[in-house]
Amino acid sequence: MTLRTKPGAAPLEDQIFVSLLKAADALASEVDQFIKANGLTSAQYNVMRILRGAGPDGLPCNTIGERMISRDPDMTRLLDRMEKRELITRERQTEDRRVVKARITDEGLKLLKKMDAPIRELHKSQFAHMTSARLKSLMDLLSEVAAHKPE
Amino acid sequence: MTLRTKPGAAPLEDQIFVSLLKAADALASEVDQFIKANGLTSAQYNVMRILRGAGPDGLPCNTIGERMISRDPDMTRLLDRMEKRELITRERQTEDRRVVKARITDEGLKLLKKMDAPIRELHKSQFAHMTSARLKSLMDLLSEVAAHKPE
DNA sequence: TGACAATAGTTGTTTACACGACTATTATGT
DNA sequence: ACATAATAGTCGTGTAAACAACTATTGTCA
Repeated sequence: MTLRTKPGAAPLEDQIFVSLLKAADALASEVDQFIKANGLTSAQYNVMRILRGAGPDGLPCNTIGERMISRDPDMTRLLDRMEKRELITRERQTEDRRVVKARITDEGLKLLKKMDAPIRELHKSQFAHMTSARLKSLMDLLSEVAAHKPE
Repeated sequence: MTLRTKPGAAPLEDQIFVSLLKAADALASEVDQFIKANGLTSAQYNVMRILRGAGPDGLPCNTIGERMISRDPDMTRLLDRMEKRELITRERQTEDRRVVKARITDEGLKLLKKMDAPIRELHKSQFAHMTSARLKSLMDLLSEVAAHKPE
């Protein structure tokens, strides 16, 4: 009887799955703390960064969803809350009246800008114990993981 | 003026952060689908695996929390729902009457066992496009990431 | 040994998530 | 041109998440 792995030892794929999720959760939790301290949820912060990246033209709701880290199944009310706080504006298009485009407000931009440096510093500190070569390697492997498409 | 990175290009740490979270989300979503099809949430599934690993002695609630992939801030009601469905039992200890130990039931074990093989196959398929050497490398780097402790 | 701190869980309450059904508008195919 | 499908977003509803305040029990040390 030949075994590739010790009986009882989890297969490498399982270990990676768990480690990846735990690492993501640990890193995200730290950032969340900071984001929450600024009165945002991570989903809201994510949307604002996407809208800033999109520029003054704004983006349709579903495109925002596609670009988010973890897709929100209820974009409408996520944007509702952000609009109420004047972080974004929404406007139904005239060319295609099905589409509603969202844009970030000046107030939203200001809040984002305030958070930029601390977030960058936090990310740097999270990986400060790793060499640059190891980080490049990790980035490379994560891209390879992402190449897997479900279905 | 010397720049380490192109202006406008996100620092490597930021890219890794986003890639790690996106990868984790994509992988977890696939598994979640299967877990939900079996009537569980991923938190419930996670708790059940932890309790199976703990054996017949069970575990105190807070220890379960520590071992979870993403710590649930409301263990009591998570376990409430699982107890109601007879996936686990709970019993207050007599030595230390503050402690409530949870154990997995036979029904819970049966459900877990039914899911074992499909989950393992799913994980294998998620990483099937990567060589074993690359996977080892990834596991190694993820352990290194986890070495960072906040605060 | 008695006050105070620490630990383990529970509960109240507000808010957000998640699933699906629904409306409106535009594209398609015969 | 018209029925049908596809797309974009909204809304109703039950459930769960999140945060804090609370009870009960045990540990600490002055």
